[in-house]
Amino acid sequence: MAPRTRANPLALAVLTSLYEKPMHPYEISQTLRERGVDRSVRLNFGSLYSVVEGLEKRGLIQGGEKIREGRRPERTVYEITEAGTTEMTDWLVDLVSIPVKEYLQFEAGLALLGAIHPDEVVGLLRQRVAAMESTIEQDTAEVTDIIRRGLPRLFLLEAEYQTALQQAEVQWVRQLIADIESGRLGDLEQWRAWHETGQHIWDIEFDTTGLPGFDKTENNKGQEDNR
Amino acid sequence: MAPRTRANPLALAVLTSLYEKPMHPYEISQTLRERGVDRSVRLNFGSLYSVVEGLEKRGLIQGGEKIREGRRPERTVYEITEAGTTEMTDWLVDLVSIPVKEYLQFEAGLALLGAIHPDEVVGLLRQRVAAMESTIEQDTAEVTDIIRRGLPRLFLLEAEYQTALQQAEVQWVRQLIADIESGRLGDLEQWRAWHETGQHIWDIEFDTTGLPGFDKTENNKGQEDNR
DNA sequence: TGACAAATACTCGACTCAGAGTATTCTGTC
DNA sequence: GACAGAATACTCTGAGTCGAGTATTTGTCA
Repeated sequence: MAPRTRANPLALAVLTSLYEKPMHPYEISQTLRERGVDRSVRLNFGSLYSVVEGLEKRGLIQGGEKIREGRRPERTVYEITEAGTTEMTDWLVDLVSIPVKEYLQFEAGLALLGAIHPDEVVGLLRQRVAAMESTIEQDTAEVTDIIRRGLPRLFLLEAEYQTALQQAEVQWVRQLIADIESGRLGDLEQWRAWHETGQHIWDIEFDTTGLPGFDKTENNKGQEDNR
Repeated sequence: MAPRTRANPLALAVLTSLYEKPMHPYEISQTLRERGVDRSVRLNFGSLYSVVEGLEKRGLIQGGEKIREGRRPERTVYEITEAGTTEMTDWLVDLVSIPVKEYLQFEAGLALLGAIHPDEVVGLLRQRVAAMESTIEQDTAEVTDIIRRGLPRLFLLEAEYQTALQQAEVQWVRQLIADIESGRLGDLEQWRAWHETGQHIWDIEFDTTGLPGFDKTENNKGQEDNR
């Protein structure tokens, strides 16, 4: 019902909104949408209201007057506290300076790729590349348009960043496709055999037990993975 | 208590495990760890048991005998059903072929960057770059080591992918640092001014209302964002 | 002026996840 | 041979998330 930890970045977005001026939750949501923050931070009502509640419980924001206009539902206007301002800055500093491990859907797909028949894979990867390329094109078109209209680049950094990552992904996948087709990935035989005979490639090939860093450490440099 | 949707990739990992042979949940978790799948898929006990329960409820797996050895807690061995096999393949196909929007922590940080004083930002970005570079180095060292020991590259694709993305991020951040320092980002004045005077850069500069695609569409090409 | 869509402002309940806690058994070592 | 600690195999609780649902008001177009 409420974030005691720094799990949900929506809470941070709320803090930054209230840092500008006191607002009621719905107004916060509108502000975030107008500014396109919802492209980078998951925003939905259920979470918003519980996040706000949680922030209040932690003393980072304060609910003031409950105003009722006409017979609309009453609105509680919140303002940020000093503790809230501190927490906002600290959190933001950490977000920017400390990389955290993210669990991406595609990563999961890659890790489990063996369960698909190898002859299907290339086609699927091609589809992905095609989809991503059209997305990238649209996004960059939109961004240049918005910049032309005068929005400072500062507010489009996340879009730039996203595009950069997507381009890198496309390149990597293209390379992977090439490697599979040229046989440079190797092991296609065993992969196929596994699907046809039921022999487990894992058992045949290799055993990772005792490989330091292969099943424990890895990639937690930085902080404990948020959430 | 159970995933009716395709929210949690752990459920897919469970399906692929059971596709090889029937197992009880704890054994699944060990298998996944051995193979390093837990680097790409969030794995913890609470989730595992509810995910398994959910898969059974959906008829994708079947719990069989409850075995009790000695006086250890009893174990239920599950096997995958035909429906489960189908779902596994479909899901995996989608994961690989359809890109989905991911909400990254750093993206959130970038979107809210304005709330930090500009003079601090470069230092923070430098820290990030340093941390990432050491992670990348360690990871690639580990991967080459593992490959030398004979693990087929097929099972390290996610690691390669991760590294590729991290390198792209590092490059992008380096560029950003350069742009800020050379003044090419622009707007540093207003940014600073905002922090010192309390004037809202948003209100001064620009208004995004009515910009098509800036607050609604964007990046949902593909499917409804999982979860 | 009536009617229908969009905006306003939340509420609610069902689901989902995390991870500490529990109870037992094996393993190594001095 | 006895004791610590790792491994086995879960269970339980409560926090957190999602998004459809609700109820009013404002805009709009014929």
